[in-house]
Amino acid sequence: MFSLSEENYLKAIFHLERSYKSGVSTNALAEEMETKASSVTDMIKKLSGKKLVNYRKYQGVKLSELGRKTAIEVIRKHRLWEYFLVEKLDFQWDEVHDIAEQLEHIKSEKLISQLDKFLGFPKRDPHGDPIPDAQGNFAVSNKILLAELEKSKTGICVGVKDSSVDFLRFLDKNNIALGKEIKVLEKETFDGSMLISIENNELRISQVVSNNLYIKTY
Amino acid sequence: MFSLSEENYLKAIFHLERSYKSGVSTNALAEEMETKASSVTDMIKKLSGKKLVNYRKYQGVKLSELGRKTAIEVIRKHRLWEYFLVEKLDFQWDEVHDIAEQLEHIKSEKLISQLDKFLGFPKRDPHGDPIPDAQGNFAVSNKILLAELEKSKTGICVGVKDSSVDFLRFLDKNNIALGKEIKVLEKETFDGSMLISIENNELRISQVVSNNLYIKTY
DNA sequence: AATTAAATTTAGACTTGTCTAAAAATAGGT
DNA sequence: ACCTATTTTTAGACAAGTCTAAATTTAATT
Repeated sequence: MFSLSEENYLKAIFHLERSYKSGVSTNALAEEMETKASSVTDMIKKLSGKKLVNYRKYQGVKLSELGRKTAIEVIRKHRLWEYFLVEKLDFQWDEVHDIAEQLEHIKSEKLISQLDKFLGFPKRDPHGDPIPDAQGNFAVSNKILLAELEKSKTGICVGVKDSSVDFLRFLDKNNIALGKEIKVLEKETFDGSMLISIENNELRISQVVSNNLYIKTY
Repeated sequence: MFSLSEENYLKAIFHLERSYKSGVSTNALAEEMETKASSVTDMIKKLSGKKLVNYRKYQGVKLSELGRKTAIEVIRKHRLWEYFLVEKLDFQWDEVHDIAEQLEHIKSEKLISQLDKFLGFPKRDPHGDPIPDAQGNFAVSNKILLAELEKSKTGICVGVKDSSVDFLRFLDKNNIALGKEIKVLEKETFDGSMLISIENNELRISQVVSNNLYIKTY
C-alpha cells in the first residue's frame, strides 16, 4: 500500500484539482501541504513512478485513475471517522478534523466497511461534505460560500473556511451555527456586505464573514 | 509526543519485563520487535536520552516511571480499540490485533476518554486482558495457560497463544470457544495430555493444545 | 526578440529508523 | 584464571521524506 505522506499528497491534489483544472502547480501543492516546493517535486516524482499521477516537468500534476481512486478512499475514511466522532463520541463538528486526519490512514478494508455499516451508511459528514461509498461514488457537493449565494435565496450553514477561535466565537455570539437556515435579504455592491435572516433575526454581515462561511443549497 | 517506533519499543519492553525482572536483554527485545540487535541498541539509546528507560551498557533496559506510564497509555488504547472492534463493529476476537496495533498510536486524549465512555468503561478486552483506566490502574491479569491449571480446577477460555488457522479450526471442531468454562478432570504425567470437561462434554487434549490455550481463573 | 521575474527543478545535506559487518564486553566451563 | 562462545555495541551505509541554495525553465514585459 501507500505511505502516509503519499496518501496526504493524493488527497491534497484531489482537492486542488477543483480549482486547477489544467494541472495542480507545484507551488499550490507546497502551500496546501505546508512544505517547500522542492519537497513537492521530489514527492511528485515518486507518485509519478507509482502511476498515481500524470506529470510532465514544469506542467503541474493530475491524478491518474488509480490516484483518484486512492484519494477518494482516503477521503471516504476521513469523513466516516468524522461522522463517528460527532455522532457516537459527542465531539463538536469543529474538533474532529485533526483526529480524522490521523484515523484516515488506518489500513483495513473490513474496518471501514464495518464502520460504515455501524454508522448506518451516512451520506454526508458533519461539515456537509458527501461521503463516498465503497465503490467511490458520491454526490457532488453543493456546498458554496455564503458570499456566492444570490439575493432572496436560502441555504443551510454547513461549515467554516476560517476556523480560528475568534471567528467561531463571533458566529456563536451572533447565533450562527451549523444546521441553521440562512436567507440573503440584501446584498450591497459597494462593500460586499449582506443582510441575512437567520431564525427570524435580521443581521448585517461583512464580506469577510460571508467569504468564510459554507452553506449547502438544494 | 513520542514516535510510533518509540511507542512500540516501550510496549515491548513493558511486556518483556514480566519475564526479565532484572532488565530486558537486547536480544529478547530484538526478537520481540522482529528486528536486529544493533537496531535495538540504537533505539535504546534514544529512549534513554528521553528518560523513558534506564540503561547501562550490556546490562539490559528497564522502563523509567515515565516510560511505564507511556507504555500503559498505549496498552490502554490498544485494548479499548480491540473492545470497540469486537463489541461495536462485530469483529471476531482473533481478527482485531493488527488493526488495534495501528489505532493505538492515534494521538488524542479526548478521543480515548470519549471512546472509553462510549464503550461503558470496559474492564477487560476481548482476550480477557485488563484495560488500564485513565490513571493507568488495572487489574493484574490472572490469565494462565490451560496446561498450568491444576486437576479439578476450573477456568474460562479467554485466548490462544498459537493463532494459526489450523489451531482455531481444531478448537471450533471440538466446541472450544472464547468464554466457555473448562474443568480439568485428569492430568497424565507421561505425555502431558489432560481430560477436560466443557459444556457437559468430556474431551482428551494433548499438551500441545493445553499449552496454546489461555484461560482466566478467579 | 531580449530581459527580467516567478515558478520549478536539481544537487547536496540532514533526520529517523533500519541494516551488515566488525569490534568489544560478558558469561560459562574447565 | 583463562579461553571460548555468546551477547552487545560500534561504525558506516541506506531509504524515506524533508530542507537550503543554486540552477534551470517558463512567463511576462518591454
